[in-house]
Amino acid sequence: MPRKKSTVTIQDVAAAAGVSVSTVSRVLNNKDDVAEDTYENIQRVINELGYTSSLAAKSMRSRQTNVIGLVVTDLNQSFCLNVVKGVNQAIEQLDYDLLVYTGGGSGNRTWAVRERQYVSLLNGSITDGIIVVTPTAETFSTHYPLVAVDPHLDSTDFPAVIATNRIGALSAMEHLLGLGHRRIGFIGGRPDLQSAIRRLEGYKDSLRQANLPLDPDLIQIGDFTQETGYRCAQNLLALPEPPTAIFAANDKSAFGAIEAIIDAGLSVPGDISIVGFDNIEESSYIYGGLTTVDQFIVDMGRVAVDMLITLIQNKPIENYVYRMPTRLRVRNTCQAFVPKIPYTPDRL
Amino acid sequence: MPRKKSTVTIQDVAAAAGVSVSTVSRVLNNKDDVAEDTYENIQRVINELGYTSSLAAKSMRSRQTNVIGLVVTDLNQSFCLNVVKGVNQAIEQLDYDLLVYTGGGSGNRTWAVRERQYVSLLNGSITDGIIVVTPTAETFSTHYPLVAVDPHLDSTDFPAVIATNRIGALSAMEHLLGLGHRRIGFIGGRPDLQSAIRRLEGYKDSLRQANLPLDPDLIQIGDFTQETGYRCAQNLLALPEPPTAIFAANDKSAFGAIEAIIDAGLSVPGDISIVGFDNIEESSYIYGGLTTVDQFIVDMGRVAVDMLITLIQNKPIENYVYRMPTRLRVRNTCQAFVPKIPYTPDRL
DNA sequence: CGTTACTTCGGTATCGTTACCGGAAACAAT
DNA sequence: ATTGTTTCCGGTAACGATACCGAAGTAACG
Repeated sequence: MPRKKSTVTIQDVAAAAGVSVSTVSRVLNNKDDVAEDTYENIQRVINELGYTSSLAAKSMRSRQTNVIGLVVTDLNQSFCLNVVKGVNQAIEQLDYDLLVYTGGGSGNRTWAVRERQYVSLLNGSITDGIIVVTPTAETFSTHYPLVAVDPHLDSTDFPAVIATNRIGALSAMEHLLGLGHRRIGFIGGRPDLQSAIRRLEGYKDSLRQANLPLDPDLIQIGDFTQETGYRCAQNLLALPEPPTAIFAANDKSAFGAIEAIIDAGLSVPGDISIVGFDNIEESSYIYGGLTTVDQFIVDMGRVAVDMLITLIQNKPIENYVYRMPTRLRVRNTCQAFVPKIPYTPDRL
Repeated sequence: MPRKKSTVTIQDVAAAAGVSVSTVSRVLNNKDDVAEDTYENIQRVINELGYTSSLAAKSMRSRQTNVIGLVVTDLNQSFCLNVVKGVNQAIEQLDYDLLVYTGGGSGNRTWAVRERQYVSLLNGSITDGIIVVTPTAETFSTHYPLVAVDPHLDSTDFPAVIATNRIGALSAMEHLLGLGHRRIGFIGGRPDLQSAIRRLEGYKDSLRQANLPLDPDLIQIGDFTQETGYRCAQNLLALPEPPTAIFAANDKSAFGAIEAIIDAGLSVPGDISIVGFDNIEESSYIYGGLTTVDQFIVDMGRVAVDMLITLIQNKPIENYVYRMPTRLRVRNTCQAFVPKIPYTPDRL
C-alpha cells in the first residue's frame, strides 16, 4: 500500500530557484558563502513551496539536529510529568527542539527492553543527546550524550540529576518529631526505585537518631500511587496503636492517606499529621495545602538540560552527579501532638 | 567538533554474521524468505552486538516507521496533558510507538509557524501519521495522515475530534438554573479558541432560552489559567450586584474562582455555586469535588488514535469529525439558591 | 599582464537502510 | 538430461540531506 509521497524536497527547491542543491543546503544552514540576492531568492522559493527539511535525512548525514530527546516511562506519573515540564521550560530558551519518547505502561515488552530500544532509536538517529527519566536499564553505551534523572541505581556510569532523598526525608521527620510526634508511620514507594529506598533510609535514620524504636508495622510499602497510599494508610489506622503522624514518601501517596483518614471519620491534621514528598502542583492547594518536602522536580529537568547541552558541546562538566537540594514546605497538614489519655486495654 | 560515532550499523551485523546487508534487513523486517538457521544466527549476532536500527535511515527509505507523532502546544495546559495521556493509553495497545513534539511557550518564533514546522518535521521523516492538539494553523497539507484534536477552526479540512462544547455549556447552565440561580457569572477562555467561543455561546443561548437578561458585566474573559480565573472572579465579586453562581469555562479557571471566593471571605457553595468544564483529574477531589462538565479528554486522545490508525491503513473513515459527548458531573460546589433579603441602596 | 586571493557556487560521495532485481543452488517433473 | 519451480540470498539503486573538493568569476596586488 504505497503512500502518496508528495513532500517537497530540497531538489524541488533547487530546481525552482535555478540553483544547485548544495546552494540551497547552504542557505538552510546559514552558511555565509552565498551571495545576498541568491540567498533571498532561495528563501523566497522555500517559503513559496512551504519546504521544510526532512529531519531523518538531515540527521542521517550531519549528526547535528538541534533536537534533544527525552525518554520517559510514564507521563501519568506526576514526577515524570514535572520533569518534562522543566525540560520544556529550559528548552524554550535554547535553539533546540524537544522530542519526548514515551512508551506508556507495560506492553508485551518489558520497560527495560523498551527503554534501551528507545535510547538507541533516538540516538544516532535523530537527537543530539538524550535525557532519561527514571531509567531501569543497568548500562547505557556512553558513546553519546546522555543524562539520567533520578536513576534507579546509584551508579555514576553516566551523568545524573538526583534529589537528596535521604536528607529530604530527614527534614520531614525532623519536622514531625519537633511537633512532638513519637509514633510516626511511613508509606513507602516501589522498592526497586533508588529514591524510595533512600527516603525509607532517611525515615529509619531519623528514628535511630531520636532513639525511637523502629516498629516494622509502621512501615507500609506501596507503589507511589494514590490508591496504594489509601490502602497503606488504612493498614496503619487498623493497627492496635495507630500512628499520630504519617510520612508519605510522595505526595500522591499522601493524598491517598488523607482520603483514608477522612473516610475513617478522622481529620487531618486534627487527629493525624501528614507530610508528603515531591511538592507537586496540586499539593499547594489540596486539602488546604499539604506539608511536603520540595524536591524541585521542575528544576531537576532544567538542570538536566544544562548538563546535556554541556555534554553535547563537549565542554567539561563540573558535577558528574548533580544532587538537587530539598526543602521542607510547611503548610497545613501537620499539628503539634497533644498526648491523650493513655490507652487502656479494657476501658470501662 | 566531531562526535564519536560508534553506533553499530547493519553493515557491522552483516559482516559479523557473514551475510549481506540485504539478508540482515530481511531478518529485521521479518520477511519470510530467510532460512531458519541463518535467521537465528543473525538474530544472535544482533543481540550480541546490541544493534538497533536507525530510525532516521529506516524512515527515509521505507516510509513505514510504526511511530506516530503528537504535536502539542503546551504540556502545562491540563487539556493537552490529558489528551497526551489518552493517546498514550491507546498507543500501548498497538504496535506503534509515540513521539511527542512540544514547542513549549512562545519563543522567538510564533506557535503557528512552529506548529507547521513540527508537522513537516515529523511527517515525511519519522512518523506514519500525526495528531495535532489545539492547532492554530489554518491549513495543513493533507497529503499525510493527520488528526486534529480540538482545532481552532470549525473547518472540516482534516479529520478532527471535537467536544460538544456548546451542549456541555448548556447542561452546566441548566444545572445552575435548575437550582434556582438567576444571576450567573461566566469566566471564559481565550477568544481565539473555538472551544472557548462555543462554551460562551452555550452560556448565552441558555440565558436566552430561560428568558434571562444578558448582562455583559457578568462575562469575564480570561485565558484558561488559574490566575486569570482568580482575577475574573474578583471582578465578578466586585460588581454592585454580584452573581450567585459562576460557570467557569474550564476547571483551572474554576479553581482560581474558588480561591478568590474563599479569599474574599465567602464560601463555596454556601455563598456562590461553581461549575467548571473539563473534569480534569484534580477536580474529583479538590475543594471536596468540583461540579463540572466532563468532556472525556482522555477519550478524545483515544479516539484520535483510532482515527489516525484508520487513516494510516487507508481504510475508509466513517466520521470525519468525531464529536465527543459531554456529561455533567455533579459534585459539591453547587447549592440551591435561597433568595435573601432584597438589596436596598441605603440600609439602616 | 600575470599571479594570488577571495567569493560564490556546482558536482560528487556519503550517511544507514530497504526495495527491487536477478542469480545460484536445490528439487521436482517431464 | 533438460526444463521449470522454489528457496534463499547478494548486488545495486535509491531515499533526502550535508560535507567536501574544486572550479569558475572577480578583485587586488606587484
